[in-house]
Amino acid sequence: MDRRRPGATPAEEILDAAAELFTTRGYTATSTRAIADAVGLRQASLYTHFPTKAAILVSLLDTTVRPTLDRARGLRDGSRDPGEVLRELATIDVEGLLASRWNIGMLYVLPELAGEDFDEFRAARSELRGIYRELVSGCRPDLDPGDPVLDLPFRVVEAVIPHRQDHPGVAVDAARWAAAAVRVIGTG
Amino acid sequence: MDRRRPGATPAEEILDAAAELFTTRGYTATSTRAIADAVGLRQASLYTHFPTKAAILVSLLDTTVRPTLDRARGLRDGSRDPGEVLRELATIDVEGLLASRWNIGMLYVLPELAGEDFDEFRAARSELRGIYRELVSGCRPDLDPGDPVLDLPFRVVEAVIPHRQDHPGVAVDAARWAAAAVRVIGTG
DNA sequence: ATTATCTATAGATCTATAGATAATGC
DNA sequence: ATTATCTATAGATCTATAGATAATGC
Repeated sequence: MDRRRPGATPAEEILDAAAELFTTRGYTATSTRAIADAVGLRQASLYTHFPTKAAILVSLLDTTVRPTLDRARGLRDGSRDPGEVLRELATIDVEGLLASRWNIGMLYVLPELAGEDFDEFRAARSELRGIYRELVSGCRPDLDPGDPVLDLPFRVVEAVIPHRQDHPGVAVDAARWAAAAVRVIGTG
Repeated sequence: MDRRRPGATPAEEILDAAAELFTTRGYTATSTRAIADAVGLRQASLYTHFPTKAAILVSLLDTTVRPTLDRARGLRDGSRDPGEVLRELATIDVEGLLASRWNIGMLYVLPELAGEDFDEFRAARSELRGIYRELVSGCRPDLDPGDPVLDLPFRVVEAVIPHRQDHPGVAVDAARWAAAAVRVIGTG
């Protein structure tokens, strides 16, 4: 067994290979054979560890969005200054998007995620977006509930994904990026 | 011939169908058969109008990025206030991303664009990003050439793509979005 | 005995081409 | 005569399953 991938278990090796291939070539364009080759397994052997190809992507999405969502839920105590909480959430979120070896946030925008296999991920991401909106609303009570500005900090945070794509290897200061995500809402 | 798609010619009908399917399902996940079915043609008949499947996507990308890039080049006269030009470019760009029937900007982030069939598009988009950077540099001469803030207005402009994805049918004020894209760079 | 891996393959696609037929324009 | 469309198909995939074999743990 020559292990070609980081990971304590075969399942983790598969996830690492899939993360690279899905983010750089796309989901449908990556065959299960390509994943297996990258790990050093036969194509059929993937199915010992995951029931379907979609389950591999679901696992990647879940491990990426869950930690940030858990932190975001924990920040909603209401007693703190919403601007301060917003900045902290943005920093955590940017750090999460920069932490992984592969640019895992690229998975968020795969058109294939429209399928029902990925309902749970879409719901989690929508909840996270809702927490951002509430915090922005606390900073800018003058805004209508439908105002696009409510989504802007979330968008600026996630813009670190294409930024990382266009500038691979360039260090990003998460706190500065988060400051921009707060600044974008203006002062009313 | 029952035409099922808008467009003066079969090629335009094919582009309209491909735009819908590529943006909602993805490039590799959309078969040439699915495109043909949406148009009301047989699968093989697409090849009368386009030499390959990739050529359909290239055509869509080109018609989307070209008009904005041409406008951006025209704005670089140097005598005007860079903040004012930046705001104007951002407005034009946001309007362009909102104008098409389908959310065509979704095509920009398809992982399949890493392939060499799409070199020309990537170069055009990179040039547009460079024009944004120059304008931001004019507004914030204190920033280092590698500072991520230089890219932020471009990122905020393009964030209208996921926004439109998450809020289909909701009107966006291009001028207000552009104002946020300028605001995000701060005052130094 | 159980688990992970393998070989082999079913069955369903996929893109693109070959060549026939119908429609259009001189 | 030229063009657009069609039918048919080549050749190459793709995902997932069946069943054999090797490795591991009691």
